[in-house]
Amino acid sequence: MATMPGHSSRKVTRKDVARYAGVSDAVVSYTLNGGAPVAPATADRVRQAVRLLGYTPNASARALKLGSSNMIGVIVPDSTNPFWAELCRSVEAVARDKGYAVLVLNGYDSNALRLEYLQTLASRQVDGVLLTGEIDELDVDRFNATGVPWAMLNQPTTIEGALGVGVDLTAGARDATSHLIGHGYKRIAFIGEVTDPRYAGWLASLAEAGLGPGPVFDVPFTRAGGYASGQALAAAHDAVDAVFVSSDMLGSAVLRALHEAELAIPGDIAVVSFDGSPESEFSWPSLTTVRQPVQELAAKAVAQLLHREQPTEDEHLLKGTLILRQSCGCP
Amino acid sequence: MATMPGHSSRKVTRKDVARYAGVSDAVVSYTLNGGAPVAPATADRVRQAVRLLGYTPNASARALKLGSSNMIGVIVPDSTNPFWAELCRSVEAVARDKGYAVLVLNGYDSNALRLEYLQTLASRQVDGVLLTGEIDELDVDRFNATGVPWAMLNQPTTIEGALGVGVDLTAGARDATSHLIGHGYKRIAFIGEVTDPRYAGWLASLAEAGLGPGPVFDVPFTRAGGYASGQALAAAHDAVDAVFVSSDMLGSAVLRALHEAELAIPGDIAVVSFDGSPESEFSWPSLTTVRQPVQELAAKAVAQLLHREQPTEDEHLLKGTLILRQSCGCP
DNA sequence: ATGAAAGCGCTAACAT
DNA sequence: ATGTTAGCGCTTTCAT
Repeated sequence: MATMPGHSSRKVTRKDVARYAGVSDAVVSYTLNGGAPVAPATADRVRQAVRLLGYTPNASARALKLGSSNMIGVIVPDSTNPFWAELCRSVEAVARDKGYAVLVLNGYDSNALRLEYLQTLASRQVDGVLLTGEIDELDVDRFNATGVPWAMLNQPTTIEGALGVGVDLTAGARDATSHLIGHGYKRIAFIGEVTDPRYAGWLASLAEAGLGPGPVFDVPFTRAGGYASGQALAAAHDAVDAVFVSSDMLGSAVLRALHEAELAIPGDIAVVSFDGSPESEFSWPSLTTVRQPVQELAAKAVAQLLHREQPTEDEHLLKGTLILRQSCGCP
Repeated sequence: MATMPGHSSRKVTRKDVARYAGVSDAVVSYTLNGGAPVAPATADRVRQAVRLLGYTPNASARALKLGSSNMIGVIVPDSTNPFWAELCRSVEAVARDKGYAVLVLNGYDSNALRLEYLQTLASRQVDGVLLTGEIDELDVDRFNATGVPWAMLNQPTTIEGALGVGVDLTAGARDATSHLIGHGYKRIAFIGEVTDPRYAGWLASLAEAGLGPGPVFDVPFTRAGGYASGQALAAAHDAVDAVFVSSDMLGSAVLRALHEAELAIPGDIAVVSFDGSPESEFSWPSLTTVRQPVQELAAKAVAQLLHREQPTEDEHLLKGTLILRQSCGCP
């Protein structure tokens, strides 16, 4: 018989189950959580009652008693960005596997919002919060003041007293740029944020090869930014034969701008980008890109967050892997 | 002074605040939640104490007492899909605005998972769950059995006893296809799932114009599916001058396959797609697409979910809007 | 192996 | 305007 949606007949509590099974409240707990030995026959009766009554434990009560909600929070700049979206989904999967639910909040790169959300999450008794973006010592203190355990999700822990994992963006960018150099390109541009570690990697690779830096297009991580930089790049294409782009999202917009300018890729300008998102595989041409180990990032961050263990040197700095596709000139 | 991350000095409770401010527990509640009049001076003292002690209300306790967690759940097939990602973010924004937090779960189109997650969410005392995908009468009963209020997030409520909003996919597909017909194309293919309402819309538009249906490529909503169908389409391009694609994600992979086959877009094959995602704006060429009113969808779904009000006829079926760009042949 | 009971932090009805 | 208190549903110590 179909009742109205959401019209529960009344909450079934553990006490109802106990009464129905003819045992005390405690035994129900023991049966369900294994806190103490229970006679098989009794346990069966309890489980029977649970099923018949449609009992669902009240997580709020449990959280209140235990001081732990079995939830974690994740604050990302924008869960719509393919990279963050994938990271969030991975965190959700890892967390759910451990019995945790995930609260995702969009922080839009605002420090104030980030702190505000951290408070909210604190009040919701989350067992920890994963944070993204740049932080300084001041932030560390502020975050700690909330009393919630936290860790950085995409940043290695360079700062004293902060946990976190991250991908070695500098090394990734260096590898990608070096690959371009291996193809024989000599005038290699950069697209991305110059404050980002990838900029340093690009620069380092060039220096290693004794090449001077190509033009730099300092743009935010948005599609519009990518498109604009792509247009600028197209305008400057006489002085450029390849480009390192700091993300796939940027990269596909760059591709669009280059096509529009009727430039051949990789013929006129070769491209490598960063992230290894699904989008990069099906762009035209497919993007050679540095794949971030999203799963591993999520798994390690969650583990660190939940177990509060300081990672060893090589545990907190993961490596990206270069995926060779067409945009760089590989066959 | 920087304490260890997550090392709270001990939980400050409402009682601490009360003692510090020299009032009773109740007055703290009154001040914070406005449950009763409080003398201005007293209120100030309380707020002072809250600040000094760094007090954060315990949401678990509140949820237990009130029977409401101020959280909602959202179950989507895949939060990584740009459309769902945007929808989730919108839901998050709308919900947060009303003081609700959002738990996002990936259901991967599995009915079993969906039900399992609904249970989990029920036990977490969420105030409602937004669901996606196809449902039948049986599902309605099963969902209702969980006792959680729920509503469909992207599906109009055709089924008795179910709430929900949705976009008129059929009308959207019809509009898009008709636009193609307006351009003079006569052999228009379909890419997507034939069980999807968009298929009916495509068919209807063709019928209206007295045109026979072009080739149909029945593929799931994945990039790989889009790419494969694009290749098949390219192989059949002599018999086709345009195509309706059921999503942008599919659409950009189709574009890639067509480019690879050295077909001109829209010259050889014109394309319209569906969703209006950011990706569609920066593809090459930019995609003419039916923009789904994501914000509105999220806002209405949340409102319905929280207020349990049956929507009026035109409130539960929203309209998409055709965005004219280059892939259809518009200048 | 099972039961009784305290108490997690909060709200609200009731008393003052 | 403010204080007292019961109880939300659960876990767990301590008895039995």
